[in-house]
Amino acid sequence: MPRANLTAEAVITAAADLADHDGFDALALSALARRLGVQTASLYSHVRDRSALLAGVHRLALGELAGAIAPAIGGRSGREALIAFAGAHRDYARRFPGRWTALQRPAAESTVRSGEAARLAGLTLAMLRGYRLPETELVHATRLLAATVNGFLSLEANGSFGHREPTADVSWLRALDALDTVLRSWPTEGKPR
Amino acid sequence: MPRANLTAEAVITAAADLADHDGFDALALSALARRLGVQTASLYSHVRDRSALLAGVHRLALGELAGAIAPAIGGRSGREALIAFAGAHRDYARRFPGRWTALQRPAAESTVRSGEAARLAGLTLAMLRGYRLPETELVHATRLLAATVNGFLSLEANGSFGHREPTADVSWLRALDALDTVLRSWPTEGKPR
DNA sequence: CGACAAACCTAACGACTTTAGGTTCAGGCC
DNA sequence: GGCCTGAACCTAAAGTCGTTAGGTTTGTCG
Repeated sequence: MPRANLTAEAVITAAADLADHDGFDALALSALARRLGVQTASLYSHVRDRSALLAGVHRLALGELAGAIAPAIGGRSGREALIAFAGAHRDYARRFPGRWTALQRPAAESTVRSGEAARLAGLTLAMLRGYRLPETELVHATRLLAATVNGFLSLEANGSFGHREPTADVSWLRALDALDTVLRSWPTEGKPR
Repeated sequence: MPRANLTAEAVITAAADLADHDGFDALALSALARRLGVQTASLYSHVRDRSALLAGVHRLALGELAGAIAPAIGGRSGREALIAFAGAHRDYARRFPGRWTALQRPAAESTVRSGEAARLAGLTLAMLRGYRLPETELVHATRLLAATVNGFLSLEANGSFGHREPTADVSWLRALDALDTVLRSWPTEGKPR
């Protein structure tokens, strides 16, 4: 077996692929080493420890997700942008379930301050701008949006919606309609009666 | 050391307490056995294996959550019931973070068909009835509700909202307002323009 | 050519899950 | 009381993981 000639990036990408293929819980250093044709201990040359590997996957996914969102919402605004934004999330969660699960875990401090995180936050704000919310309400709208999209996709990913009729697809459309409605008529002051 | 005289229920409850106290990831059979003053292998008399233990905690939490929701929404309807329903979720997630995390994992087949799951589903439907949605829309509303509440609490639990100003409390109120608005004006047919 | 750093290895430890088989204890029955 | 039976608990052992320590190979650059 020739040298694998790994780098930190290659290890993290392979870890993400493994998580997608065998499930996030199967993301073990030993399994990863096997797949890379290398001894487990050798991975420590590229990654500090297991938690750093998970953080790496988290950050990788963050960047990839931002990379998928950007072209999707480009040139659109309002409802169309919202649908594209959420759709990019859903596509990503389906195509990369392991990476998606990694995203659901608490982010490391370094990840929070990473460029990838900033980019995703920027894209979210860019999308929300179309709704012309008051500046002070942007945070709340962002949180509601994140909660709804992530919540829906997490429930869908772990089978909470079963495979019952009607399809989750219809519920997804309803959820996006609801978000659009809420964002368009966001309370501007005090509590509307 | 006298006999512990454990039962399956006692083991599962202790596991839930351990998860709340030390974090869900620290929920190991060995740690549980230590806490119970028993050898690890002895736990296998009460629990099939680790995954069954997690399933047990999941189901326990499901029942407890339903038990907290029922009195909260009793006698209320509409917006008030919604706030009580969601509030019970939030209280539970904060008081029992380990149990809450267990709830976020895929449910075992047996859990899906359990009475606890049915009870929680029933309470959710009971709460939603106050909004008098068309029968065929109930599923979609349930899913949106679950997505938003679970999504918000998961993000809050893993620190995604940071400890930044403004407080998540305000965002929580906004989210509930949004849900109430959406449920009150749920599209009854076709897509409203 | 020779040094140096990065990539990789073997060996070992401790923690964990799980199985197999043996021991203790309490309650019911003759 | 003596005994049987099942539940509760134990020891022992195998196998997987994560992690550290220290040694070996390999490519590159002066």
